[in-house]
Parts: sequence; structure tokens; C-alpha cells
Amino acid sequence: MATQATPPDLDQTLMALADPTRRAILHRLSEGEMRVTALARPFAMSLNAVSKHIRMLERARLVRRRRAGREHLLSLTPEPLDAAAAWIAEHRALWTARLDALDAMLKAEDRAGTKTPEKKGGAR
Amino acid sequence: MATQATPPDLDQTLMALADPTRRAILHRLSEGEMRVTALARPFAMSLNAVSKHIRMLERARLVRRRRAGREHLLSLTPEPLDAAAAWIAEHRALWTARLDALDAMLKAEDRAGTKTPEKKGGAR
DNA sequence: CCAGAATTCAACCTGTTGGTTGAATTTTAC
DNA sequence: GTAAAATTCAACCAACAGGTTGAATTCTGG
Repeated sequence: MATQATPPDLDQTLMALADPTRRAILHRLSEGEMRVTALARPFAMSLNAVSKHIRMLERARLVRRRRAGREHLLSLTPEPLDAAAAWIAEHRALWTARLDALDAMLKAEDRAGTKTPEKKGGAR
Repeated sequence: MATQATPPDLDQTLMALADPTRRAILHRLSEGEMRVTALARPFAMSLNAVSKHIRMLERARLVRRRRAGREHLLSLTPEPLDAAAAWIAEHRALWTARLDALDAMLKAEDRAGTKTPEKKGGAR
């Protein structure tokens, strides 16, 4: 019964994406490399807070850091999104299909049930 | 400059998915309605812990609860996955395209630079 | 050399996750 | 009516998220 080994990378990616500030950071970074200070400017929070968000994005490997002297240039590395998108799409399809199958089965059973009320419960 | 209103629903959906136990719960639920106890059995944690995960999944509207006497029947409602999948897919495409464009631009600039090192100011 | 800029580090606070155990609640079954 | 089943509620705990402020670090430029 395969323990379905769910990758911890997916945890980190989804967790990183589950915050509007971090999504906004990624969005800004899609326009190119940017320093921490520049990146932080539009947000209504301290530089330190943004720095922490960046650290979390790095941990999820959605952002890469390149030091150039005293400034740290951040850039977007969207690869982890592939896995996340794939996981969600795949499971959405699988689950929807299963639920549809169940629904069809229930409807069929119901039709049969009204004719031969045996099996379980019958009408309610 | 549209404040890009990031929906809090997305936060909850992604947060809910960012945990292996909760993903496993959803997976089991794709096989049909199940009681809390039955759902909790395979997990190496207390019933209460699973109950809390379920509550979080309900908050994200990924799971619906139907009370039938003393038992609560949980079922999967995969709709919120649509929004999550759409958001990720859309941004992945947009961001990748932007990064590609940036890259192409940099390469072109580089080629131009090595051939005709004039542009402005001339020699250095 | 030295002031200042760009960052992080460290400590702290508050709220939430993720887990526990034990008691309450509601419903079924004898 | 009462025991037991299926759940949650309540209190607690450790860890972490998300934020703050203040001090340290590391570079740059006059």
C-alpha cells in the first residue's frame, strides 16, 4: 500500500506561495533582478520583515540571491512552480474523475434501487 | 497602479495544501464520503489532530461536512483547486515569459556590445 | 580613515499550526 | 435508562510565522 511519499519540496513551495506579500515579491521580481531595499520599498512593512519573506522564498528555491558588494541582487527562479502546478493539476483531474465516477455510480444505484429496493437502506 | 488585490481564498487554499497530512486526507476522500474516525485511522496521530486538519480543510472549502446522526460524513469539494491551479499556471507562464524576454534582451545587448562598443561615450 | 548605505543578526512579541490529553456532547443500541 | 460510540471542545505545549526595534556587519565613496 505505497505510503505515497509526498515531497517536502511541495510543502515549502505551496507554503511560500500562500502569502500575498510573498506572491507580490515574486511578481515584482519577474521584471528583473532587484536589490532588497528596492524590492521592499512598496510594502507597508519594515525592511526586516521583507528580508524574512525573501529568506523563506529562498528556502523554497523560488528566489536566488547574488551578492554584488554590499548589495544582494534577488532574482526569480520559477522552476519549483512546475512541480506545484503539476501536482495540483494532476490531483484535481484524478479527484474530479473519481468523484464523477462515484456520482454516476450512485445515480445508477438509485435508479435500480427504486425498482428493486434491496441492498442498503432503500428510500428515505 | 492596480493594487492587484490578491484573494485571501488563495491563501487558504494553498496553505491547506501545504501539508502532507492534509493532502493525504483529500486523497483518501477522493474515494468517497468517509467518517472522521475512518479517515483518521491510517494516520500516526490522534483523532483530535486529524479533526483539526479537517477543520482547516473545511475553512478552505476543500472539504464539506454532512452530519448523519452521531457521525460526520466528510466529502471532497475540489473546486478551490481550480483557482489555485489557474493562479499558478497563469503566473508561471507570465513570469517565465518575462524572464525569457529579459534574458534575450541581455544576450542581444551583450552581442551588440562586443561588436560595436560605441553606443554612448565611445571608448572606455 | 570614516561616514553612511545595504543587509543581516538577535531579541522580542503576538498569533497560529500541529500536536497532545482529558472532559463534554450527542446519538445509537441494548 | 444507561453504556458505549463518534465527535468536538478546552486547555495546554512546542514550534514557527510574521512583525517590530536595535545593534552588528560589510562594503563604498569622499
